[in-house]
Amino acid sequence: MNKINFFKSVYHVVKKIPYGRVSTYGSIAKYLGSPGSSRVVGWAMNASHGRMIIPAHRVVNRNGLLTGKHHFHGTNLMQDLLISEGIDVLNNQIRNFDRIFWDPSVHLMPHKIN
DNA sequence: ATTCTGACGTGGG
DNA sequence: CCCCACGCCAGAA
Repeated sequence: MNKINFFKSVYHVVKKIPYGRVSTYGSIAKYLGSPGSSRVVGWAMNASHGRMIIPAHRVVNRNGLLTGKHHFHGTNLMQDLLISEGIDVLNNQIRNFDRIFWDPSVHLMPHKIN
């Protein structure tokens, strides 16, 4: 996959994260065939700010920690969005993370990247 | 063109 | 267990 498609592919995957579930930077990067590009996934979220319809709040780090909350408008906007979807969040940490974790490599077919 | 900096994750020491 | 280095890609200076 070339670089132009990477951001696009990230958005493609993030848009498929179901309501009430969350995924991680690393699992998305891995799914896209670039296991080391987790940072770039975060960068893509940052770039999606505002104009795009991307559920960026459903992407957290591999420990279920809301590392990206600082990039949302309200101090607790990211957390509030997650809570409004029925997710338990305490102190920027998602509880029962393994239960609501949504892995694209498992729930999405690995073909057709774009 | 070059350098630096991230919403990360892994591996080595 | 803690700390450090590095890969990854885009965008700003």
